[in-house]
Amino acid sequence: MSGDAPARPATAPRPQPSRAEKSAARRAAILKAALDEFCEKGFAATRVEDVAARARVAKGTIYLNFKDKQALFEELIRSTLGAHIARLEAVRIENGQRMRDTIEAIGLPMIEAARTGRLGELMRLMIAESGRFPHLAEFYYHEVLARAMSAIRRLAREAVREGELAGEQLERFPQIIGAPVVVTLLWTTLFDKFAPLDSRGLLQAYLDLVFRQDAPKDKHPKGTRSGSRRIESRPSTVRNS
Amino acid sequence: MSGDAPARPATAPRPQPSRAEKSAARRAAILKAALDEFCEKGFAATRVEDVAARARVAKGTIYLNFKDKQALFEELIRSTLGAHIARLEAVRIENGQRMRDTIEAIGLPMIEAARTGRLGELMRLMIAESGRFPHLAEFYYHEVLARAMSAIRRLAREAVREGELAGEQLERFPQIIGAPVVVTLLWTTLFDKFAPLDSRGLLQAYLDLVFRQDAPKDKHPKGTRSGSRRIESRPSTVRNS
Amino acid sequence: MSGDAPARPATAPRPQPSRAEKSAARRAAILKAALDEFCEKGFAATRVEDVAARARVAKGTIYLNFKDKQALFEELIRSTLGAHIARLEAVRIENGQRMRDTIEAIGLPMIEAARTGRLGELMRLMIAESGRFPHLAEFYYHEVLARAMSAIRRLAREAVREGELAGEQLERFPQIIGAPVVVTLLWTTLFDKFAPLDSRGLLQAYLDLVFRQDAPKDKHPKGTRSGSRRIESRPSTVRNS
Amino acid sequence: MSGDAPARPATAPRPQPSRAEKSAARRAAILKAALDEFCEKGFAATRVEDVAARARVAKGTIYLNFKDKQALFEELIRSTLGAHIARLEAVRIENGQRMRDTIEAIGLPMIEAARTGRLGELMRLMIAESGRFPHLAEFYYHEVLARAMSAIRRLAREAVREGELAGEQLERFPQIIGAPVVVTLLWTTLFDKFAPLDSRGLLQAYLDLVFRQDAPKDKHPKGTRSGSRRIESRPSTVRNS
DNA sequence: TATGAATGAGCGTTCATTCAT
DNA sequence: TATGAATGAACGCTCATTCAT
Repeated sequence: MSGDAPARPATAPRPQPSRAEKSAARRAAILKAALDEFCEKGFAATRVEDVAARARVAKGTIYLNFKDKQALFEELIRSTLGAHIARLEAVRIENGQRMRDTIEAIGLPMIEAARTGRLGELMRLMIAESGRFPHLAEFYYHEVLARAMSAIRRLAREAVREGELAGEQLERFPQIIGAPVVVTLLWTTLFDKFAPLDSRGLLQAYLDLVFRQDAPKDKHPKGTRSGSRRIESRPSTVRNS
Repeated sequence: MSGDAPARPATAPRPQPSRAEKSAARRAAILKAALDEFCEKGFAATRVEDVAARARVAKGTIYLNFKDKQALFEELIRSTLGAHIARLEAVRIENGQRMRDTIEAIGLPMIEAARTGRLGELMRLMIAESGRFPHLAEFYYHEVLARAMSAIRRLAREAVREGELAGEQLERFPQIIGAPVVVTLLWTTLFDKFAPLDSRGLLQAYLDLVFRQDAPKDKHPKGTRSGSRRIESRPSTVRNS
Repeated sequence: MSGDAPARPATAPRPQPSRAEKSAARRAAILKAALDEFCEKGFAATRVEDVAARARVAKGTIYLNFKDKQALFEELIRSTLGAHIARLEAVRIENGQRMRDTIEAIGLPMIEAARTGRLGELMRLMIAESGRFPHLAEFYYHEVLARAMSAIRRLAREAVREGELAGEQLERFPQIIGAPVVVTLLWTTLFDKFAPLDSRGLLQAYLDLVFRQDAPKDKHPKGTRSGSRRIESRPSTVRNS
Repeated sequence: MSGDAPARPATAPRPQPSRAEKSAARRAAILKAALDEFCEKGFAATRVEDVAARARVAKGTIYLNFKDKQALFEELIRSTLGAHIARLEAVRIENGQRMRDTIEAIGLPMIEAARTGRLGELMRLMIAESGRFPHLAEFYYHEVLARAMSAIRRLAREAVREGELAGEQLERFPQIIGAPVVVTLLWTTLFDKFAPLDSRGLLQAYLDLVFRQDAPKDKHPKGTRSGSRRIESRPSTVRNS
């Protein structure tokens, strides 16, 4: 509102955060705290007061940034999903790259995000609360799923033409590609404490099954491709900025 | 309500349900109502009063049968899962039946149960609330998943030996078998209104991919196996009592 | 709900109030408490919890009887006004009774009600809150004022014909009749502690002024009618059942 | 808003308001905004933030001028009443002027002020909030009512002596003189939308009734005095500076 | 045993007031 | 001096649970 900061020497390492910066930091802290709380307890069982305490702000401060608890929740989902979408969209597919590698390049970071971040719990949250927030499901469908499905369809068509795939199953049911990631995410979140899962291994194994060459064309001689290979070892064909 | 008790012929075999029977019926009605309500709204957002109304009993009656709301919820999950487990355990595998057919014989009814019954929503409920009820997740893991996983492992080992499967992926990651059902259940519940999914078709396509014969050994001549084939047409090899 | 009480000996002096009776008593207690609290503090400054405490019930009990604070307030106004309207409507005007006596017969009890009851404060409440509850003002206008105005008009027309009144002022502005009562009610409520007002005296004096006979017909020889005469001394011409 | 300060001739006297002037203007703006807001919503329902917005100042600025919301309210009443009192006291009564004309000369502007200004709403405010601010009622009584009552008494005594009034009613109950104005003000504020009231007509009719000559002494020949005569047409006998 | 009126702890939200800028 | 973001006490309302009938 009071506009751009008045002539500040560019060299000085900003001794104090400006008011706007502190406000933005507060907002971010609230969203972060809300993510934690909502993930742990779900929408209804989360107390706004707890979010505030976790964000180290007063209860009222939340209402300066969000209309109400529901708006906080939806904004949270939107911004967090937005970050993931941005990451996905930054994945660049090299010309001639095999579909398997593309899927791997997308799936492995997601699996990683489930362990290190909150992707798995975010998914749980969507599943849990979409009944009460139907337009979140709609938002998710249009912003994420529909796009992902059509991208997979395109890849699958190409893969069939190139001989990487034999049948049209993936073109008809692109959901099949998402299945192992979904299952991995959920397992990680819900059952890892009882039976830890080698998520990357699962994804590799799955891809080995699905992209098994029907008629080996020997472009890439690799016989029995093991699930233990790491994507990090082949970063050249995929760029995730 | 329990009203009139007219002249009852002593000979007639139980013209009225006994007190114990009526009590059991009430309890069942409460559980049924609770299933509906919890599935629709989740644990926190479900009001005990609504469960009571749906079960056509007074609010207090619920507390005669269950210690509190949480006990009702857990008992509900336990009993409903129990029913599903019982159904699964009744599936008998014929000697020499192919793994693919067995999986189909289990998966298709589950898909069906998601459409006609509450299986999909029960799954959503588990996913949604397991954060708040960790020992439900534990119960589910031990009673359902662990058993299912080891059964799948056994089947997979056999299938490898029989030549139906080429690699050990399914033995190492039996979760892969569950993935299409999970994805189907979730999609049906969350996104069917935006993009209806042919669940059976998806399952068939998925199995076609995973169980595709690498080098057709022609043990079972079956040409192009289409996803539209119905399991009902081959009930002889599987019995679900 | 559980219907009529089962055969109770008519002679027994009802040892215990029935559930319905207790419920009705509670509701009445809440309305009474609400009247007191709202009169003392106005709508906004009244705490539901204080109403509950004053009525000796729990906070939640209020919401069993009234949808929310506003409904309680409106119901309160309605029922209290209703009682006053009923009292007014029970005033019977004898044939041939003079207008002055009729007005006196209506005004004096209202003045009395302001001292012993809550009529003055109710009026204050209406004035104070009708901005926020416009349909209360509408209700009051239609249920009370419009009827009163037309009744006064009728009386005034008659009084002119009978020679009790000389001009048509009261027919054109029946509000003039209400003025002294309104002023008395307000003064009593607001300023009596600084300068006590002889309300009855004021009404009498006012009527002496307005109904002064222009051309004395000597029906009732009363020269200078003093304001100190009490209505109680002439109850025969007016019946207030 | 007070924006641009273009080339201004140095000779112009007071090119910019001094700091003290700006401060006083701010204070006045706040009081004006507070009057509007409090009149519209009452004390409790008025938000300090709304007052600030209406006065075009920041919320904090209000607290630089007034200790708290209550101080703002009381100061508002005091200053607004003060203005009205000053106006009333400026009314000069000509020697020999009839009481009726004096009352008219005071009453008509008040009625006017209710329509064009905030007098009616101010009155409603006093009535509404005097319960919570008892010393406002006291202030009002001492500063306004007591003085007005004694002035009326004096006029009435004189009028009796002069033969304009026959009885002592107005001397004993000067409130009777205020009644039509009070009733008019309230009716205008509360019920005008249902039944518009000719306030001036009412006042004239009222005075016609009260000051009707019992035995026309023909000092001032005025035949049928109509309520439609305007005070503006006889400004000579009254001066309201 | 079944009922549902009554309870009161608990939560979402508002808003008067403060204070760092 | 003026600002408005931040605070946190306060209040309306809900609903799980109890208990008199």
